[in-house]
Amino acid sequence: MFTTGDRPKGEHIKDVLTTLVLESRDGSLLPSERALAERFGVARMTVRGAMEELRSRGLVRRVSGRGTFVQHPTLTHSEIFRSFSDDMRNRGMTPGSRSYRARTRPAPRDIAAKLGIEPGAPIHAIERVRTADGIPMALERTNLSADRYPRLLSVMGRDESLYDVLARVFNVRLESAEQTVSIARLSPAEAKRLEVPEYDPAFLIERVAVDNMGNVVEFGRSLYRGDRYAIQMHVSRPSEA
Amino acid sequence: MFTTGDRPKGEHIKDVLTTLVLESRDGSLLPSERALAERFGVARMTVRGAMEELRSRGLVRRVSGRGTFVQHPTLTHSEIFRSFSDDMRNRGMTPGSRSYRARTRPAPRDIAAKLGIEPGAPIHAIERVRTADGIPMALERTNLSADRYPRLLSVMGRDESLYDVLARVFNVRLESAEQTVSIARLSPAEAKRLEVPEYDPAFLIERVAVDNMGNVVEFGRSLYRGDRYAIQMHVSRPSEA
DNA sequence: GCTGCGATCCTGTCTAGACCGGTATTGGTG
DNA sequence: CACCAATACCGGTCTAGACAGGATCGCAGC
Repeated sequence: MFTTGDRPKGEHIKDVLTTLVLESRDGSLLPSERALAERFGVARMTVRGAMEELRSRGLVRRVSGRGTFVQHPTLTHSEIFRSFSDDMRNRGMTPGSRSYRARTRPAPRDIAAKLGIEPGAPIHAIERVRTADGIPMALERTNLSADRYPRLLSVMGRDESLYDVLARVFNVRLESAEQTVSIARLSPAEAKRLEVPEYDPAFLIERVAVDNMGNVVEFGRSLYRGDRYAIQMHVSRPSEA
Repeated sequence: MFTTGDRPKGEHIKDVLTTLVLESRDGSLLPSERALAERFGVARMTVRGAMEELRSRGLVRRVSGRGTFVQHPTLTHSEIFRSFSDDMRNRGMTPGSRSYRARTRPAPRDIAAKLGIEPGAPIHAIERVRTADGIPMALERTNLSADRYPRLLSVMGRDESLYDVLARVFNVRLESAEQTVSIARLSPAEAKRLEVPEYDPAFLIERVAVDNMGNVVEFGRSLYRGDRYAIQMHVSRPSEA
């Protein structure tokens, strides 16, 4: 038996099952709840909790009377929420950055409103051209409160994932995000940095990310090349009500 | 005490709590699990199940040691999954249809593959220009197996919601969908029907909808005007792993 | 007035059972 | 051999407890 650490048993089981599911063929049958409970030496309800989590993530399909089946999503669950790096790696491309520009400055009115801080309060503004396999994919612009995350700019490397730094240094756990996706035409300056013709269409993605305490962590406004990027999403259980 | 019917208690509690949450102010504190369990006369685990469901839907935020708080989403959960009609009404516009065109024909190879049927098997192909407040918003194209949904075209009115008809007549309950959103430029014919300049950018939304038995119900390929439409989404709990 | 500690309430996690209604298999009967 | 009924197994739901650990607040002691 390998280490369980002192993490909750359910978490451990969830990890093991997730690995199992990802390594199984699509549509294959998982062991029954009772069998898993016995094998892990836990109550059936504990296994159920882990299973329900997998179901809500769309990894498995449960059929009463028959069993639980592996359900490989063709597209992954709300991929766009992840960090750019994870997103690209997941698509089989190598992520990178170029033309990094970061500074701390007073918040304009609109950004202050989104972040829930006073206009004029200091914010970190980070701007990067993100690349996939060396070719520009997105122009990423993000803003965070400098009071809440002091010295962020000095601890974050230019190729590093913002979310990784927030988690590691500031112990911030993102809980949810509100995103609006619209189509914008690239200004000459933007088009040049993304290496596409002027006024080409692009995805304009505005995002407000919130941590588990309900604080607004980040307000970002990114442009993704329309010719290279597609948003993929998996949606489950529409409108129960 | 009002009717509980013979539905599962958890379901009933979920409904009551959902109503309560929607009627509460954002950020307000819900009764504790123990209090609710006592009030409903059920075990605490039953209340927990309902609460977890609300949490996974992003309706509440749970803080260990403090309680459960109402969390009103600014934007609704994966709005785009809904029917066009519901989506537009939710945005405060009046939905409509024009230039309805529906026929039954043999499935081309690509559509047959998406629907999981044999190439050449009969499919219903429905094409509508959808309007919001009388102005074209989207060119909706959808395909369904005609063997699985016989006489669909004769029972569906031209302004009716496809999902409503599927639910009412064929008892189909949609469970999930895979969507891909990319940017396309409108062909002269498409642009004309949407009343925008030729080669204007639009959202190309490809969707495969699946029912609770795992059957593919619908494969759609719709174009939404880039100048009038924005996709709004709420994403919860990113990458636990 | 302020500090610190304990009581209390909260969610998080877990247990070891129970019964229900579907689903599939199998063995016996006609 | 065909069919049907018994049976074993599945997930769905639920119970009535338990303990841990975070958050909060009041009160005793300084």
